[in-house]
Amino acid sequence: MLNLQSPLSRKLTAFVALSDADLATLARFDRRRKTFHSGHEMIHEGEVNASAYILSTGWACSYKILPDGDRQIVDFQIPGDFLGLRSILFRTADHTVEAITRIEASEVLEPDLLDAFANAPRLATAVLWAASRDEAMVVEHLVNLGRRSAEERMAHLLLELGARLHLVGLGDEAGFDCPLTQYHLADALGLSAVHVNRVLRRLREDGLVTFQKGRVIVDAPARLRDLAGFDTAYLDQTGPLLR
Amino acid sequence: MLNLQSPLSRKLTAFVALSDADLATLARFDRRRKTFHSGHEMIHEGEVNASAYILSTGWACSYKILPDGDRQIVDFQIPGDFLGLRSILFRTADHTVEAITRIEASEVLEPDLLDAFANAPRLATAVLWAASRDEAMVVEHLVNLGRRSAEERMAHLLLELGARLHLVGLGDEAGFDCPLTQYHLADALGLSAVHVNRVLRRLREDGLVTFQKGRVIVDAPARLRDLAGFDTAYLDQTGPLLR
DNA sequence: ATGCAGGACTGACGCAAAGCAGCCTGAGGC
DNA sequence: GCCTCAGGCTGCTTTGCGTCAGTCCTGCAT
Repeated sequence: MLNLQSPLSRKLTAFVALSDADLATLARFDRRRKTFHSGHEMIHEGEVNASAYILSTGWACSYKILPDGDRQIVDFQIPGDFLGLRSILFRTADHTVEAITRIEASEVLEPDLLDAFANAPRLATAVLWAASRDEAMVVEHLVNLGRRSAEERMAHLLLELGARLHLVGLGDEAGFDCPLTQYHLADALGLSAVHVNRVLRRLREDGLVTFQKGRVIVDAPARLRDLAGFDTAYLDQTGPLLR
Repeated sequence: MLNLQSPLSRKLTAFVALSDADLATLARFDRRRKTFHSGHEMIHEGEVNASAYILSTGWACSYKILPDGDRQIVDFQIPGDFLGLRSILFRTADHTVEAITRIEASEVLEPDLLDAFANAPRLATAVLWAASRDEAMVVEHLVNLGRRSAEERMAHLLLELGARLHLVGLGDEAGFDCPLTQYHLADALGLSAVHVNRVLRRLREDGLVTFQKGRVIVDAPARLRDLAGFDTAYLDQTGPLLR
């Protein structure tokens, strides 16, 4: 029986209708299950022939370290996300991926992926689409850093996380569980941890969002979206492009 | 005769060995030549069923506009670059692309691209690789905005442009022609135009780079790379992954 | 030749965010 | 019980960058 319920196949079929053969190829990805403990570096920048992973449970983050030791988090990965694709395509990883919580994931090796592309061409198109969605998110983060104030950035990040978690069935209208520390937020938003703290306080005092004890509660969704200029368009799962 | 010299096929074959049939499919992309005058918006954010383009001559930039009118330039496109891929994959464009100079480009329509993927599977893989290289650049820009000072950002941008132009045979060791205004730089680097001017002056006075009258001259390449923490890895054209 | 617009350039001033320095709390470890 | 350490939190000082408010130069249209 084909595993129609795997997070990745659910994500990919949203874009490209896949044949049973395609799905069978995909299902093979789900066989190499691995577990990582919190803090483990799943992929190191500069590593050659790294694997990619499909996240089943837990959170991760991908980042780059600058010569002076500063770190810039590029994105967070939540269940259902593909991670490390570029480290396969480029042979050597251009970023690091670290487990934030305990993680369960399926390992995808380079030959698996390349074979899949050769034998199941529609898969390549589907993965292209998934990669493009990731790029759209990175672009949104870029706009965030370039042109929004600290409060706006924070609001945007929290809304995005909420929306993404909602898409995979985690969290609800009111809020979501969030294992990130203020250091994570700072490194993602290009702020200092101290300033993150002040920003969170202001948002809380203004009755917009509350982030405390590992839980984010959106107190005033409409006002928060307004502040952040948040538009879900870039996250939308539009219908299949290829039938 | 197949057009082996088209900029796109040169770029894609660097990664994936393409068959004659693949190349013939690709060559079809080069037939719909178009010209745009400086300032023309080739793709509008929100536009549905926009085309993509392959740039032959001239410069473009892709950007997003925020509700308050601010603009964030995500990347500049130079000859050989693919632009607007996401506007095809997502049906509706998530960013705007504007011609900076007069432009000559080949139009790629949605059906062309999807047919190509269906009939020439290796092409999809090749385009995935090209899209991933673009993503790697956007990630680098993200790091730039998040964790580098104004001078470092500027140095990084100018070095990147120089390196990219060099890869397609434009410019030389000493410098390159650059049609960007200080407003373009400001919108790409998340700075004000006024501050861009100050930064350029300081870099010039420190004998690092000179950007004047449409030409960038790198006065002290080593010191400039050092300042920017510039590492060409993310631009490298590594050998074919799929043979 | 005159007016005008776009782009480069400058100085004065104010603010948002960084840096520094330190305190408080809770969870583990011994 | 005490110690340590990570993470959250706060006040004060400093600074990088934006904003405002211009000037100057060049090319173009009238």
